[in-house]
Amino acid sequence: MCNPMSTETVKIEGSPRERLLAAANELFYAHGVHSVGIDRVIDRAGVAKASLYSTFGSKEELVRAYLEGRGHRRRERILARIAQHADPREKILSVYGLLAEIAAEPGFRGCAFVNASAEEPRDGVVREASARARTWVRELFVGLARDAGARDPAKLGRRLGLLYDAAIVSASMDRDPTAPNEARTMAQLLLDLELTSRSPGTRPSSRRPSRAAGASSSRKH
Amino acid sequence: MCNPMSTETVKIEGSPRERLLAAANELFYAHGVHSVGIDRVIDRAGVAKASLYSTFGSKEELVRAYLEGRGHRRRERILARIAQHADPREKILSVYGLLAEIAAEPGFRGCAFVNASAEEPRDGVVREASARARTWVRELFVGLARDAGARDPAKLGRRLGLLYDAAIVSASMDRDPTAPNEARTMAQLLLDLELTSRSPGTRPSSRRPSRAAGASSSRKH
DNA sequence: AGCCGAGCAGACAGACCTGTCTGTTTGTGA
DNA sequence: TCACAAACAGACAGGTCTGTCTGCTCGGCT
Repeated sequence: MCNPMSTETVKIEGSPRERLLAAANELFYAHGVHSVGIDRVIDRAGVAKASLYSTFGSKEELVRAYLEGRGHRRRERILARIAQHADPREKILSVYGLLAEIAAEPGFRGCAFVNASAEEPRDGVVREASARARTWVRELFVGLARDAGARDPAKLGRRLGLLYDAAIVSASMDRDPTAPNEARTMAQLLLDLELTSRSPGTRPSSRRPSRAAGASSSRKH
Repeated sequence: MCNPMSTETVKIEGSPRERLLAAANELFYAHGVHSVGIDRVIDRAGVAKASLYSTFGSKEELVRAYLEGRGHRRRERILARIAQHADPREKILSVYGLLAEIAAEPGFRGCAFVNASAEEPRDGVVREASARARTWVRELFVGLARDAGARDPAKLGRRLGLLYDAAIVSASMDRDPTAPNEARTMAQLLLDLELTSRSPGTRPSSRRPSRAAGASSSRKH
């Protein structure tokens, strides 16, 4: 509401640290970690260069903080979404619904971790942060698959993770925000196949599906 | 055979243009387009800087040539693979088999187009080349889906494309060369579901499945 | 023999990068 | 009012980037 200029040049506010993270999040995600120099970040943040280096110590550390912030916010968003559903199956599908919303947002440019990993060396803080973020997603799906009563939660969770990747990459590369919907339909097919134990008698497969499902894996970092 | 030093520092041979493309392919793919400077490319190619600029005119043009070479080689490789099978269904699945082989090769670092797009502005030669390459893959799958007798080839082809992306991204990000195998299994499920017209009486769904299938879409650029 | 173009080698310009350092301003608590 | 710490502003160093330009070498052709 009341956003005259569409190009996001809103004033960034808060402590220098917060402003730096906000500017980094905006610029690094939009243009890539490598293409954005320190000067541009501090200019956007309205912060002195010395403040950046006294706060983070190096650009690499700022990049790590940027990625961790991204991962954190994504986790929160996913958890909030699946919390809206009681059925584990619905929880799973709602994740792809969330992806569809995210892919339709202006400025969507794909997965920050995939993008950052593409321009950074094979090992380093970026790959570390990416590995953590991806492990969380996979374990979330595995936990939900287990809660849903999958016979092989690890396998189903992995496949759901593959569809998660596919949704984001295709939405970004093809500029097609409906890709996550297609992934969602495919996930539905997977669930229909894998959850044959879906009869009147709830068979939670040695694990109760009640209590905030996904919590089994979501309580990690 | 007879490869004493594993680190690929084989002499690059051919014309200056060929050497430049070989060096660019090696370095850009391994470290990212942005991280590799002109000096490193000409050093690896054993070429004078003037030769690069008289041949390609700019780094951007070299990047475009690098990506087009990648796309070309990938197309050839896929076509050669699916040519080994007669059944359209087998042709489709063989693509994921090929991806599994590619993902297991040393130096595999994911999709060159996804990687390059991550570090380049939203529009430009990189996105153009990527769009072309991705369109080709999608249309290949759509054509094969049609040849296989899918009721909705466009939909099935799109889903197979999603699995293609998922396979590469996951293999690269998780350093898991078995991801394409999982994608292949998922493709198999898709085909089983979508190709219900799979009874003794071959029902090619208004299109003959004989003659090099995939040719319908593979004859484009 | 002489010529000429392709390609090599490297200096150079101008811009940008990260990171350091020196001052100056500003806000707050004693 | 004074002191002090946080933050701002910006010069600077040392490096790297792309792209241009000047010589030099060498091989083939007339």
